[in-house]
Amino acid sequence: MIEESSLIDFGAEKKFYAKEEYIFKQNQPALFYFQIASGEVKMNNYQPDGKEFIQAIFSAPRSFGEPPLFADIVYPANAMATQRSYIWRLPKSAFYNLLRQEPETHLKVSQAIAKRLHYKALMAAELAQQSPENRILKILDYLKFEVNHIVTPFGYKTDLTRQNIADLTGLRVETVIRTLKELEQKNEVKIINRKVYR
Amino acid sequence: MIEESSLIDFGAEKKFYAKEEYIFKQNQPALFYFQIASGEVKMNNYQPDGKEFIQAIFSAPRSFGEPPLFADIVYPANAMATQRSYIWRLPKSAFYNLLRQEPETHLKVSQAIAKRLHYKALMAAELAQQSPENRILKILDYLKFEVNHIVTPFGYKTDLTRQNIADLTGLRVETVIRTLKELEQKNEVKIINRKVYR
DNA sequence: AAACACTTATGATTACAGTCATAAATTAGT
DNA sequence: ACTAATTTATGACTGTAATCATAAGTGTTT
Repeated sequence: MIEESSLIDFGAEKKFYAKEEYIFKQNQPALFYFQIASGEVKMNNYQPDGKEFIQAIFSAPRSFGEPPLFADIVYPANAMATQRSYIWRLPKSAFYNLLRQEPETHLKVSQAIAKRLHYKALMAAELAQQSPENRILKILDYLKFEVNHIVTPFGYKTDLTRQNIADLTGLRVETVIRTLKELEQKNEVKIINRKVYR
Repeated sequence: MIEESSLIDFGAEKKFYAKEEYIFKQNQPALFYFQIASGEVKMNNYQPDGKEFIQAIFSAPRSFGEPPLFADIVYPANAMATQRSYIWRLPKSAFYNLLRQEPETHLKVSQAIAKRLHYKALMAAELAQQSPENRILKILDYLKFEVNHIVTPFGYKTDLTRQNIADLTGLRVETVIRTLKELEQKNEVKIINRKVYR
């Protein structure tokens, strides 16, 4: 996450995206550094059968889509605003200038990518194994501890829908609904009028 | 990947690891930057049921295990030498000095992490969906195109065993064996005396 | 207030990867 | 050269998540 003052100094513009509007699409090369000023962004893929896979959901002040700025690769997923959002957009060349002139900022960017990679590695291990219970708990725990920094039991109320959880874990809605009920039986989550607490 | 001259300048040592020797273990904090001089390293997790999941397999001159050097996180997986290997080991503080004094090297490191994240995102989308065929082809194509830069049809002969593929994709050996045969029927791979070509 | 869309829910059935058992072929170790 | 270990292979059976069908509850829009 880069300071707004730096973003402004190097010529970033704050651009508005309507709900459901694409910020970039899979397989495109990167032209900008993006950082959320307000709103929410999801990165996703669509499988051959049309099923959605959500890579991640980001909110302010997080950046996203950096990898193709560094390496000669294309976006591995789409990015779409899930709500009306304002997003800082800094052209690639200006981004490079910024990194060169502000080594500490470069470190922060590296840090952000490192965290993302860490999350992906954790999730990959969970996705590879079969158990729906573990997949779902991993996502909830990640959001609880790593993103929201909550430690009290059942202190985290998720705003993900069952369908969201399904799309994040690669499961089906029905399976998520059923597994959440089993997890409630096992006292791993609480469900209070349809809201999931972890 | 950092130049050996830089590594030496900043006090790295080239350490020997025997086959099967651990370089670091899951949940440990990072103390060193690692870069393979020779040999091969795999990063893996063990599931609750003892099943192995291979996060990645690296060979010279690649670096690995950088994320916890940048962010306040622990290793998400174990790293183990799969063969007798020599590995450059640079203490964290020296690594930071190097990044500060050689911005171009910092960029290269960012690039390496970016590529890894890209691969993880691609694989996550495949792992989340069910089809064994796609999981296997994704791994093979990644190794063919991204790692070995081969473009000719069936020009890539993998040295992964069926078990390796199973551990990389989260499938079972039997499923990999059967799926590979189906893929051969569909002319997606060739199998010439047990070796898989893609 | 009505209409519509979305989310949660449940039951029945199916498909398919996992599991288990066993063995042949190949490679590595002494 | 012989033994042991690993890798590849196949068949039979099982378990479980996906699929399909249907509906109730909740929220949003006009």
